[in-house]
Amino acid sequence: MATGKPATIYDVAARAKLSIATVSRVLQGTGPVSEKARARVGQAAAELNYVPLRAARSLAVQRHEAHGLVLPDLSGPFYGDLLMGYERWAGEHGQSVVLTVTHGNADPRRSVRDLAGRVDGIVVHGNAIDLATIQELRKAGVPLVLVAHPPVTGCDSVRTESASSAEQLTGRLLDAGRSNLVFVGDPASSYDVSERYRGFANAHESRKKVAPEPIRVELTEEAGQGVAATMVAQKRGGGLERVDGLVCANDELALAAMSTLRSADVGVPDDVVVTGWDDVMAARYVSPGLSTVRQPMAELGRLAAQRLHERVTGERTRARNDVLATELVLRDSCGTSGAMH
Amino acid sequence: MATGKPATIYDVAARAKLSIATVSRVLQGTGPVSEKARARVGQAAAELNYVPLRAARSLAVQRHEAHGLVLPDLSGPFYGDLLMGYERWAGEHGQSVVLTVTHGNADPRRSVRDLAGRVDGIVVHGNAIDLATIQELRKAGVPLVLVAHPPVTGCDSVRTESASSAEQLTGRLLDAGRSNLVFVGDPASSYDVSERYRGFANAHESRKKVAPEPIRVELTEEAGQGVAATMVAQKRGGGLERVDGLVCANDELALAAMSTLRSADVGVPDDVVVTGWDDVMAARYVSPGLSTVRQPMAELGRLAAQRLHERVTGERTRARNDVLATELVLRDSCGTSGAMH
DNA sequence: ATCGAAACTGTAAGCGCTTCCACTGGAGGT
DNA sequence: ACCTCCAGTGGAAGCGCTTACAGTTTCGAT
Repeated sequence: MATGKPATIYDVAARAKLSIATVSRVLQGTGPVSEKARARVGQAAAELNYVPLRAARSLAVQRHEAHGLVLPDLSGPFYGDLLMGYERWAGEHGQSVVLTVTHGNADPRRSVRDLAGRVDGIVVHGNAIDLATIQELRKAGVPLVLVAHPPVTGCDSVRTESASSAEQLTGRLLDAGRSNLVFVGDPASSYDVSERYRGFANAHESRKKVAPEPIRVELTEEAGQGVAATMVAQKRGGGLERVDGLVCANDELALAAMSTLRSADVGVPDDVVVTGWDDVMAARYVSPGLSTVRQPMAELGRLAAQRLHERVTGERTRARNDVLATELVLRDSCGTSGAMH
Repeated sequence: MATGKPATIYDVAARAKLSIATVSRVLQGTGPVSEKARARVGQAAAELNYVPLRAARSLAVQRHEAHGLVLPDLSGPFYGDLLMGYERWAGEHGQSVVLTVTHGNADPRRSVRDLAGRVDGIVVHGNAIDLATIQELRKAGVPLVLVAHPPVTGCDSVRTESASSAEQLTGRLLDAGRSNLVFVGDPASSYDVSERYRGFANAHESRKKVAPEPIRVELTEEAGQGVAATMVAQKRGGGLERVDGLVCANDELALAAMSTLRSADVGVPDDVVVTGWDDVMAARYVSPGLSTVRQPMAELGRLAAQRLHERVTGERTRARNDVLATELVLRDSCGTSGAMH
């Protein structure tokens, strides 16, 4: 039981009185092997507590059987679900998942290159690294799948639908009589957010209205609180800001804004309607319930894994760009919940 | 630019008109190398878009420079934060993170063994795999760090303090006059939960009271809703159940219970106080705010990574068992928020 | 019995990298 | 001028595994 050096395939072979070739065949289930050999190897491996060294196998088979996943961040339930969907699919298909988080990473470029050396392909979330790095990986011949990123020639991409849900949501508010909506969140912060703003703008245009400029803030609770506080101050000051609705780029913004408004006695949804994006848990526990848009994150992860695998195995060579449908979740914060349509 | 086979160190050496030994030295920054060589290698590598194959390096240096992380699940913000703290530390110390999720995994044992073949050591969350598998890994000589798991001989462990915070929280409720508290959540579901119940029980004992049996349910929103619904029904039926407080094993349970109670016109905190655990985002947006206990998850992850690394490098051989302090977060749902003490 | 094929097993050549060792040539000391 | 020393470099031996290829049995068919 004393553990010196970990056992190698040679140790197993010696103990089973067979060649390493046969041991390998037994362990991988390849090639013809007698029952006797199978049994002997099994026992020897168990006795020695043998764990094959993957690096050696990777080197020999020229394959890592691993995927790289590059995410910007992991806060919120959000990326967790994505990751879970991913890991699940990968696990079921014998692929390990090597994770790299770029937010707060001193040298994301280096990290990602390093990652490229230990996996067969990489899935990159759009917010995680810049286009230059992506191109560099492409040139190095790394199979690549982009998540929530505008399509790049030669790369697959998967994302959730944004513009049309945003348009739908915004249209609904406009049609319910809200005429001074504003979009909260910086469209430049990510492709998804820019799409959401685009939908917001489209809804206005198709109704012959001019969409106001977005309020360019980060997608954080602090920002949401700040925006709401400013609104309150302007109202108090008798300013002419007659904003009657906040279409927020995510739930954090929306929740913080809503909470700030209400504690300043601004009625939600009566005075101001508020909507978010993501449908985090809090969205259904606050009152009024937060109207939001649900994205199939786990499914997105699953699909990304699958697309990458197809690329890695060469099963498919033409690039694909998938878009998953989202779901409007209407609750009381938008004032029209079940009411219309 | 046409990408045939990816470039190897031989290609770089040929292009730089140097030996692979020198190329390796340049790339790793080891050994003496002339400026000229350094420059030539740099250029050749860039031109060829060379990415070193980590498997080959791992094989040669007998080190993967990677950590395995085994988690039961990834739902909730919870494990996300843990993972983030972990990845952060690991990244800063040049270690990759290979993730394995066991919940819903067909053969966790196999997955974990496989994982063991590609990393230098593994961090396991207590709820992820059974003790037998852990022991097996130990025998195979894999450095191991346990998270939220009772100490195991020869393994390091890190966890957050549970019993005494639970005792404190419970004591507070008891001292505020609540006399029929119940603990919601199955202590058998994890070490942490068993500790929380232990604290709950201790608080009773030190006040010469008998702690009631816990309500053994899963730690889910559905269960929380179920428990609350049962309470409501019993009250309506005139049953003698005079429960005046729910000490829930996590926030999901607590939030669901609280929401269900209130929609049945049971006052929280007036009729029943409710507390949770984890301090999820929703806890501070619901009203009344949910009293809960905050755990330093990112810090826990960071520490786990560090402990594992110490083990892997041999920098430390004695096992350590760390316990991180938690923080009571008192909000209105427990009725005594800022009031006393 | 004899032969051929099928079933099994072993030998050995890599996979791409690190690193020990030996070697070279030029700088510095005598 | 000689020797020493060392910065700089290359040769070559692995690291542990897979797999083509060749060798050895074992059998059923002739």
